[in-house]
Amino acid sequence: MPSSDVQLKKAGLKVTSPRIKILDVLKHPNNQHVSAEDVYRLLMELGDEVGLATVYRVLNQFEDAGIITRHHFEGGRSVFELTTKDHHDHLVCLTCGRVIEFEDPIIEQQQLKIANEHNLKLTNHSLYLYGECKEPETCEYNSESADHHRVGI
Amino acid sequence: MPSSDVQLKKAGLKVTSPRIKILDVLKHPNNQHVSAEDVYRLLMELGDEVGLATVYRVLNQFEDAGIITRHHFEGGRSVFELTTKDHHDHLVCLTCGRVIEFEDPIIEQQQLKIANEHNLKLTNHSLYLYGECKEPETCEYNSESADHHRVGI
DNA sequence: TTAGGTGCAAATTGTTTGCATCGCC
DNA sequence: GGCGATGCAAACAATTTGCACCTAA
Repeated sequence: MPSSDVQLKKAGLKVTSPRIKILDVLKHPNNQHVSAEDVYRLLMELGDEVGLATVYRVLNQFEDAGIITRHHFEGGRSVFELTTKDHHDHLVCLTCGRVIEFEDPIIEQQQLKIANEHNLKLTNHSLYLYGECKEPETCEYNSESADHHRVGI
Repeated sequence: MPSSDVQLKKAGLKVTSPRIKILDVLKHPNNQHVSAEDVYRLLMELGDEVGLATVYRVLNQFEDAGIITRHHFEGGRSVFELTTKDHHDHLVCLTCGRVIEFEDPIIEQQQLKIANEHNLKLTNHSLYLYGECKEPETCEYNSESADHHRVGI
């Protein structure tokens, strides 16, 4: 992963303290699917004073630059994650809020086929699977660390 | 399709004038993917005075009763359609806003398989494909009737 | 008659914007 | 020094809610 400085410059964005802080928050493994409010809250907890408006602005800029990807899970607000090389979709546990990423070539292939059949060029897509843990023991609901992965639903 | 009266009673909802009007709007073939504001606007155009708050309330009740299904296309607001017996997904043309419904058993099957592999019971899912018309001629962008199918994106 | 439904206006929530100030290059 | 970035507060858009009034059962 390139340093945040380099990444920002490459995106044509001036290297500023709020941008570095926000990017570093997004890079933390515990913060893979966070909303703008989440980012703001996490910064506050770190003692970093960044305006909420700046968080929204920077997230939009990062999205435009392709650094992060926006998702619309159920529940209205936008959720962001670092853009990965390979496309993946999401499985969300409605019990514990855990988000699992997966890739499925067969589904991807069918999507292209369907778009083709309707004479459309596929530009992007969103696939979210919502489920419940079959075995409560394996559910992160009671886990300490679960909070950090949770999506507000 | 049962009469709106019967449908409402079956859902445990008192049969009132706003509810009948809203349900009838939703049943019109031109209004398959409409937002709350769309429903409100369509009612105004028909000369039926129904409060916007009531439209939102009734749409939520219909969703709870399973009469309609809510979708979150890109762009924030919720879009509703009558619940159909068979599940289907959506292909949205970003050029003309047209919404195409499709069913794909292979994709459905893969989804179950994936949820299973992660030990989750699949409760529901959402799949939206976004594309652009390959041939402008077949695109409804310039079509008169297109308005009625359009989704605000 | 009465529990539930409606309309209006005000409150919420998530997000964007105007503007004066501030900080990289 | 200048132009872009930031913070704050105000503006917005979509949706929900409190409350007095109305209406179907």
